[in-house]
Amino acid sequence: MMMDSLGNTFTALADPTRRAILARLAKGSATVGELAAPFVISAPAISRHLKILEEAKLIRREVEAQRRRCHLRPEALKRLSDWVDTYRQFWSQRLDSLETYLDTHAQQEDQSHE
Amino acid sequence: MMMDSLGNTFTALADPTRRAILARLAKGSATVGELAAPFVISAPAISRHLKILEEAKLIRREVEAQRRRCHLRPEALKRLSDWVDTYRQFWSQRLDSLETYLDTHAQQEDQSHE
DNA sequence: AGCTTAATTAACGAATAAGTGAAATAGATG
DNA sequence: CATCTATTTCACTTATTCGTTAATTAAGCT
Repeated sequence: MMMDSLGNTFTALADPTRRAILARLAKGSATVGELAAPFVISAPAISRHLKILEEAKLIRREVEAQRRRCHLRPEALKRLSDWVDTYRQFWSQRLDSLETYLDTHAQQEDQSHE
Repeated sequence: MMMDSLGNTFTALADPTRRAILARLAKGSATVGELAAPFVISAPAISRHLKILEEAKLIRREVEAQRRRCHLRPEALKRLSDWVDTYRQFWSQRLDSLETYLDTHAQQEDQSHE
């Protein structure tokens, strides 16, 4: 998938392990080992997840002796928020275009699971 | 990738073709043929993209004779917005935790391209 | 009925993603 | 210096994704 910046962000966030890592980092920085601990998967697997998050600029790594301390980077999330905001009108009630009206009504359709 | 609802949303949005389709639908509903027109890729390819968007509940399809009219569905985008908002503190200046302070400073690092 | 239009499904190939264990790298320590 | 610890890179496997063309389904039109 030849990807643009936003694409990289979405791809990075598509994986639940990576979102869990971000959620952990939201509580404060952590080393790779600390981040890996809660997961069953191998260290190399975590390392690749971190690389993907880093390439998406969602985290940064700081050298700390032989450890790598990871920090959440907010800019990419800000960009994501901005992108989503371009669609805000579609779920905020006060809009009254026909499209929005129809879409709102379609909510009855199938919101069974999740 | 065994996926949750949010994962499905992110996966759907990772593809630039699918984001372009959503952007088109933001301007109003369109049939599959109308959506396919601007793209070089084949009709089956578009059909699969639409299926993925539909499964992610980002669009819905309405039968209209032999056409299928597609509409943007805002709920999934709302959920996405809510998720991103849980990280809002990390880019909004008024927060003053050490983490946020450090992350903000890291912005000098590499914001060359994009 | 037979043809056209609209869209999907089927079958397949190439590229990518996510995992593994083994080896390599780099810094810390006895 | 030899070893331990932390993390990454390598080589490989398996599954998924995205595209293709050909065939199928379904509705409309003459």
